Amino acid sequence: MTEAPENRIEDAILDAIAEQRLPAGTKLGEQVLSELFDCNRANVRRALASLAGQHIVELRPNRGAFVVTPTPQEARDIFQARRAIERTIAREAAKHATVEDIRKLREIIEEEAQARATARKPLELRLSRQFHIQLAKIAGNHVLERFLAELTMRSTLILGLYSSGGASQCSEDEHTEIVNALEKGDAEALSHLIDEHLQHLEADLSFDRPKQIGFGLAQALVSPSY
Amino acid sequence: MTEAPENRIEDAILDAIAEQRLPAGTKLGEQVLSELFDCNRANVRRALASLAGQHIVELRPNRGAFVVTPTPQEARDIFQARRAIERTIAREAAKHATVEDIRKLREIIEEEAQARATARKPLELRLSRQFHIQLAKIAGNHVLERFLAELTMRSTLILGLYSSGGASQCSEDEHTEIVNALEKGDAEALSHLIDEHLQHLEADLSFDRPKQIGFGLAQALVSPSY
DNA sequence: TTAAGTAAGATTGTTAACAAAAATAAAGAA
DNA sequence: TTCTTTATTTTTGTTAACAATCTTACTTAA
Repeated sequence: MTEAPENRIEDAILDAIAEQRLPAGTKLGEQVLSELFDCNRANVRRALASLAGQHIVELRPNRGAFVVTPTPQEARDIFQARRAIERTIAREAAKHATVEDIRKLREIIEEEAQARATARKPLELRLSRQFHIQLAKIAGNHVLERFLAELTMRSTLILGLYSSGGASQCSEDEHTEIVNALEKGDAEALSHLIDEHLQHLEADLSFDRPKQIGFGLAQALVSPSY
Repeated sequence: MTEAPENRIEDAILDAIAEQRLPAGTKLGEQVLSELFDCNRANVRRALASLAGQHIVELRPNRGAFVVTPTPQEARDIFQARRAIERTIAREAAKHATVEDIRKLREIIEEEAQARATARKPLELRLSRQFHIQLAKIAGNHVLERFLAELTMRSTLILGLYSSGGASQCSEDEHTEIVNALEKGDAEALSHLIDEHLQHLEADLSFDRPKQIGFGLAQALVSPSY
């Protein structure tokens, strides 16, 4: 069975945001999307309504749908929410992690390192996000996993707007420390490491000058940059 | 300016769920809703898609939209998520609470007591939920507030399905204790009280025999029970 | 040159008709 | 009766045409 068109659209938009092919503020025109995904406007509108319900997309009446552009205040709220959620994810992951889970996390870190070494920033970002999502899957709480999926998606948009670029190597090293703590099963240390990791990510932001603000093309939706 | 029809529909459905007029599993037929809110089906579908994005409604292809029925596992995930989120809300609320905030919370508790005294369970439930939402507003984090709004909504459905009925008086007393700790500005005590309060709520559930499962009428949407 | 106003084009919003699928009711066989 | 099959009805899904709104380009006047 092939996937429903509105889900294909939704997933494609989410994937594109996760890899920074779709920057904050990009207009998501109905006709463009319906042609791109070969379906009618009704399905496009359904996908956009669902994304609006998840605060990934903003619907402006009579104007259309746009990728959200988080404000500095929203960025603070999002990182505070991530710390609340990921501390609990950390403690739960420590309870449930298997050797296979650990192996998979290290694999993601390895790919991250390679992406960074070859200067493939979008891939690196997707993998960094994947690392956090994977921890949530290990924790086994579907609700927290979904919340984190949304928050990391919006974090990617925030990084695109406000990142001052520094924290990349740092982030990777911290991921390694996190897996080590997980392997030891030290829930409290793990929780603390994750919390600090997120504080470091947030500290890397600078709200002086927003960088890329949405340009028009949704072509990025179908052509990955690597 | 009058509100857009899809928002009217969405809010009406959420209100009805918050007061247990719409139980888990209720079918939300498109024609019924479009007649009830005097709008076309397109608006109904948009509202339902948005609610589906918030996991309040489940869309089954070719079947229609239904109020979600949380499983016992989902109930556990939801309460764990609430504890993660509301602990942080508690600490933030302790930082920002004004005397006016305290007054308003006590007002809600008072109304709760009256609703309980006069055996108006749906109103009592709505107010109990309102208490937690109000704390989130005081904390001032819009993201956490929205997550909590969703979680308390689903908690109401869970109580409808699995509540063993006992925790009502207990819950009210704990709300009082919580406001007292907030007034003192004791963030850690407050966080701990909230955590215990949620554990008590969860402990009141019994997963033996689900009670009300969705019957058909969406008439409940427009006629409050008090 | 700049600004305001106007007209043309493009995009979103609304509506209705039709197609497809599922639920229901009815009829027949074991 | 009970189960299956078939026909009917209801509901969801799709499509296209039209209306309303916004955007853009152009013209005109200060």
